[in-house]
Amino acid sequence: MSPAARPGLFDPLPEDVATRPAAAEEIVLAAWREEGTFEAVQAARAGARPFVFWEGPPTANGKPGIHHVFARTIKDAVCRHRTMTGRRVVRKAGWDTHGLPVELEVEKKLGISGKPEIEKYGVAAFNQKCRESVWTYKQDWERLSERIGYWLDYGDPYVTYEANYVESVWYLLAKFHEKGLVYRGKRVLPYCGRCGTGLSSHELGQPGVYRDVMDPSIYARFVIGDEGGERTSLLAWTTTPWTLPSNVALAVHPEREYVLARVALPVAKGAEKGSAGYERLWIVKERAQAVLADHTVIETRKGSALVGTRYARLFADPVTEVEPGAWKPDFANAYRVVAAEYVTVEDGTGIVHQAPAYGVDDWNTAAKHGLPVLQAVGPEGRLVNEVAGVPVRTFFKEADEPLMEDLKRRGLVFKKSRDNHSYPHCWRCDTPLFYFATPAWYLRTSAYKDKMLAANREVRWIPPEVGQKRFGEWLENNVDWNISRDRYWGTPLPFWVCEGCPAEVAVRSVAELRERAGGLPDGFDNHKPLIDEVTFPCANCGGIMRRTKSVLDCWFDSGAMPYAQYHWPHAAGSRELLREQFPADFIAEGLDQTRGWFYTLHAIGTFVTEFCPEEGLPKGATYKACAVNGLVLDKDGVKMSKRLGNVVDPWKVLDEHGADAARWYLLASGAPWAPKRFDPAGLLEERRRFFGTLVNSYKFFADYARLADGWKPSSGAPAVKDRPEIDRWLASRTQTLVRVVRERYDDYDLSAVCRALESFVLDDLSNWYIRRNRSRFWKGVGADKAAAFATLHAALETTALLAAPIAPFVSEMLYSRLAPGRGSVHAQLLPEPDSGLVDSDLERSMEVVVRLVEMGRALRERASQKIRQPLRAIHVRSSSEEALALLRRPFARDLVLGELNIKSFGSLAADDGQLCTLRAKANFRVLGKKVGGRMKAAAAAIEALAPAEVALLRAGSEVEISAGGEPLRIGPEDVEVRVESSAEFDVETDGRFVVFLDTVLDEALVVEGIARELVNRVNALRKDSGLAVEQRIRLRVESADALVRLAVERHLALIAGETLASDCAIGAALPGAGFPAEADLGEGHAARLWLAPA
RNA sequence: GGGCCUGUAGCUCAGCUGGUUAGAGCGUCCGCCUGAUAAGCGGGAGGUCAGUGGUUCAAAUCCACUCAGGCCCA
Repeated sequence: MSPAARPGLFDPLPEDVATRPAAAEEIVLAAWREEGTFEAVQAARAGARPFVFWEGPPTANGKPGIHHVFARTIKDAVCRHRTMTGRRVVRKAGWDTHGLPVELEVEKKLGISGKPEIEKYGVAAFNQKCRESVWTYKQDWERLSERIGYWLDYGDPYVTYEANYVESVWYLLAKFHEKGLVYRGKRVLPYCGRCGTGLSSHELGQPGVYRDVMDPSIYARFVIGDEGGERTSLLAWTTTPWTLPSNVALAVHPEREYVLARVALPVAKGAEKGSAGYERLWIVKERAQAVLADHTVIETRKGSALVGTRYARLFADPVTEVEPGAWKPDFANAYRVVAAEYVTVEDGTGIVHQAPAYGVDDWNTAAKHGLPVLQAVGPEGRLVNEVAGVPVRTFFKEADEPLMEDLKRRGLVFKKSRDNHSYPHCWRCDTPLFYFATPAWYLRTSAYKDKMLAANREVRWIPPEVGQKRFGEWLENNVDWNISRDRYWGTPLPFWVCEGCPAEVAVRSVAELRERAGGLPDGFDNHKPLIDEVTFPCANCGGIMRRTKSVLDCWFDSGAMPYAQYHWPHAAGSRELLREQFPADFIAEGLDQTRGWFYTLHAIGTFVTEFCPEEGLPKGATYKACAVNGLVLDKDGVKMSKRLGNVVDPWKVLDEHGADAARWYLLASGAPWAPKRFDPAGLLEERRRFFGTLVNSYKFFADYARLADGWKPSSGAPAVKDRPEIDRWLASRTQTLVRVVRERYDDYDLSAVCRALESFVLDDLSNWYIRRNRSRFWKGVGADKAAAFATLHAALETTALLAAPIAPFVSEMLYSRLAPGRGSVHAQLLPEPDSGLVDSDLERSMEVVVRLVEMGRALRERASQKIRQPLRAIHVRSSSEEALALLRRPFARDLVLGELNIKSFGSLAADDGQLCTLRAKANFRVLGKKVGGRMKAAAAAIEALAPAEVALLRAGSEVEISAGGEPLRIGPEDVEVRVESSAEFDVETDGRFVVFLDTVLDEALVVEGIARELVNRVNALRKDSGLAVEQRIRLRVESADALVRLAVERHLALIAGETLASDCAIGAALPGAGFPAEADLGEGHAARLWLAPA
C-alpha cells in the first residue's frame, strides 16, 4: 500500500463500509498483500513458543463451497487468536492429491472408463493427467482462502503426490512393517468378474448399479442328525445358492429365541398330512409361522444355546481354500453354528449361511471364529472347482440352478422360489457383481486399539461427545486397516515380495531402493508405472522380488502429513522440526472426518509414538484439541446439492455481505458442531446489527474527534479513576469483556466470544454509553470532554483487538485508525484484563439504573407521556436495601432522571404500605438443600408471613415458621424479599422494584414540554435546510398561544442552546429568512418559525 | 439394523453443575428519536421447553422409551 493510502489517526472508514463491505475489505486485502502483513506477523513471532496447528489437506479437484468457508473460519480464528496471545503458529497449506476421485475425474475427462481402458490408454500418461488434474481448482481455493482472510502459507505447501512426501510415507509404512504390524490378507468387496476389479463404495453409488432382478430364494436344510427317528436340520435361507459350496458355518443371533419345529413331510396329492412322516427344523421364533406354516414347537432355545452345533456339509466335493492372512484358519471350527450380532429376523430364518469369501459380515465372522475360507468361485466369477457335477468355469449366476437341483435331489431343499431383488451390477459393463475376497494389505491397528483408546482420552474434543462417543466407539470397534487399493494414482506401496518364497521387503527410502536395485530407471518418480519395473533379488532364496501392484489408501497420505510435510526423517533437520511441531495443539475439520482424517492421524500418530521410541516423539494424543464443525445446510435445513440447486455460492455471499459478516454469522449462529442452516437473511441481519453498530460507533467517535476542538490520544485525559462514573462504568465493562472473551477464546468457544462482543457493542457501548454521552463529545469542555473521548477510544480499540480473530477486516480498519503506527491489529497482543479498572459496585448500580429506566419507559408508554414532556417525579420502592443504596448515588439518580426526563425522585424507599408491600418468597436453592421434602410446606408458610415478620427477616433476624407440622427457623438467606404493588395507581413492578410516575402536569411542566417540542421542530428545520451541524442560526418564533410564548420566554437559553441560535426571540418575521415554517407542537399548540443562518 | 447429534416464541438461536415470572435477535403490532441519520431506540402480543413415563421437595435441565430431522456406519 502506498503511504498515502495508509489510514491516519481517526480517518473515516471507507465510504461504503456499511453498504458494500466487500469493497472495503478489498482495500484491507490489498494492503495485507502489498505490505506482506501475514509474513510480517509470522516473522514477528519467530522464536516464540509454538502453538502447533495442522491444516487438513483439501482435494483441489473440486470447487470450495460455503462449508469450507465455515471450517476455515474456525481454523483461522483460533490461529489468529493464539498468535495474538504471543504464540508462533505455523500455518502450512497442504493438498490432498491422490486417490480414486481424482482417477474418476480424469477417466471422465478422457472419456474412458475402467481399468482395462486405463491400461490401454497407458498408466504413465494416465497418472500424468491425474497429476495435472488435481490443480484444476487450486486457484479457486487460494483465492477463496485469501478472500475470507484465511491466512495460510500457500508458498510452501505440502503436496501428497510429491516425491519427498511419498518417501516420508514409505518410511512410515516401513516402520509399520518393521514392527510386525503389516500383513497380507484378503478384503471382501463388490467385484466385477469381467473387469477383474473391485468397486469402491463410490462406484456402487452410481445410478443404475442397483437393479431389480429375479433371484433364486432357497431354504436349505443343514442336517444335524435324527431325533426321535425324525431328521433334524437347521434351516437357512439364501439368495445366492452359488455360495453354498463355500459354506463353512451357520450364524445365529445369540439373544434371539429359536424353536425346534415339527413339520409334516410333503405328501402326494390327496394323501393325508403326515402320512409321509415328519421332520424337525430349527428356525428363529419370529419366522416360524411365515416360513413353516403348520408346525408344532417341540423346544425353544436361545441362539447362544445352539452355538457349537455341528451339521453335515452340503457338498462333498473339495473346494479351493485360500489363506485369509489375518488369522490362522482351522477346519476343526468349521461346519458349526456360531453367534453373530448382525443376524436379523426380518426375512430368512434367523440362521444365516456363512461363506467368508463372499460377504463382509461372513468374513468378519470367520475372522472371529478362526474359520477357513473356501472359494469355489474365482476372481473371474466362474467356478474353479467342479461341484456336484457343475463344470469348472461355469459363471456364478448360472451355477445357481444346477446346484439347487442337486440339493433338491438329495432332499436338502425345504422350499425354493424366485423373488424380485435389488442386485448390484457393474456400472461399466452391466455384469452382475459379487462380493469377493481379494488380496489386500493390512495394518494391524487392532493390535494397539487400547493405546488408541487411551490416547483418545487425552484429546480435548469440541464438543466432547464426538470424542467420547462417536470416535471412542469407532475405536472400540477397531478393525485392521486395509491400506491397499488396486488402482493407479496413489502412493505405491513400498512392499516388494518374492516370487519364489514368502519373503517381503519394506523399502523406507528411494536411496534404499536404488541400492537394492543397483540403480533406478531414468525419470524415476516413485509412482506407477515406472516403479513396478524395479526389481531386485531375494536375499532369502535368490528369486525375483517385485513390488506389490497396489497403491496406498489415500487416507494414509493425509494422516501422514505431520511427518511427510517436512519430508521427515529424510530431510536434514526434519527430526528437530517434527519434534517441535508434534503433537498438534489444535486441528479442526468437519464431522465427516471422524472416520477420515481424525482417525488416520490418530492411528498413525499412536503407532509412531508407542511403537517407535527411537523416533523420540512423546506418547499420548497426536492432537491435543480437535474442534469439529457440523454440516452446512440450506435455510430450510436441507442438505445442499447440485441436484436441488440450493447450493450457496460462497463468492456471491462474500461479494454481497463481506467476509467478516459471513465469518461472524457462521460462528455466532448456534453451536459450530450442530448442523448449520445457512440463511442469507440472517447474515444480512448480523451485518446490520453488529457491524453496522460497530462502524457507526467508530464514525461517531472519529467525526467528533477530528473536529478542530476534538481530541487526540496525545491530548491526554484524566486517569480513569478521576473520570465520571459513567466513564468508569464503561471502562469496567470493557475490562470485564476482556476477561470473558479471553476465557471463551481459550476454551475454543467462538460463538460465546461473538455473543459477548455483540452484547458489549450493542448494549453497553452504543445503546447506553454513546447515547447517554453524546453531547459530551461536542459540548463538553476540558477534562470531562477528554475523559469521554479517552473512554470511548479505549473501548473501541479493545473491541477491535478482541474481535480481530473473528472479524479480521473491520478490526484492521478500526485499529489502523485508532492506533496508527503500531502495525497490523493481528500482530498485537490481546490486552490483559486490568482488574484495577473493574468496579463491580458501579456495574451493579448501572444494572439497577437500566432496569428502572426500562420500567419508567413502560409507564410513560402506558400513560401516553412522550419523553419530551418533563414529569414531576418518580417514586421507587424496593425490597433490596442494596439496590436503594446504589440508586441513591448521585450519578445513578441523574441518569434515571435524565433518561426519563423527570424532575426528581419523589421518594425512594422500602415498604411504605401505600405503593407496595413486602412479601417473602422462599429461596428454593438455599432452603431446598436444608429442608428437602418439607420444601413445599415451607414455601407456603413463607409466603403467608405477615409484613412485620418479613420486615424482621429483611432486617437480618431469624423467624420461626411451621413447615410440615414441625417448627423451622429461617434466616434472611433462606428467603427472597420481593415488593408487590398495593396501589390502585398504575405502577410497574418486577418483584424487586415498584415504580410509580407522577404524571400530573402543572403549567411549568407543560411550558417546558412545549419548549422541548420547539427545539425538536427547529432542529428538524435545520436539517431540512441542509445546515451544517455546527452552523449558528437566527430564530424567530411567533404564536397566538400564550403558553408557547411563555415557553420561549422562560426557556430561551435552552432553546437557543439546543438549536445553536445566537439570536433567538419572539417576533413576527425575520429579515432574510423568507417564508415561515408552520410547526405543530402537539396538544393543540402551534407556532410559526423563521430561521436563517447567523 | 447400530452409533451419535438435534428438537425451547412464526423464524434463527441463548439458557452452567436440577431451584420458581424460560431469555435474545429477527418478524409482527403500537410508539419514539433526529448533532451516529441509506442509522438508532422503546413498548406490547407471541412459549403445554417434540411426546410419554420415571427420579426428585423441585425437571427445559437427570433417566427410560416414543416420535421427527440430520450425520456416520452397516
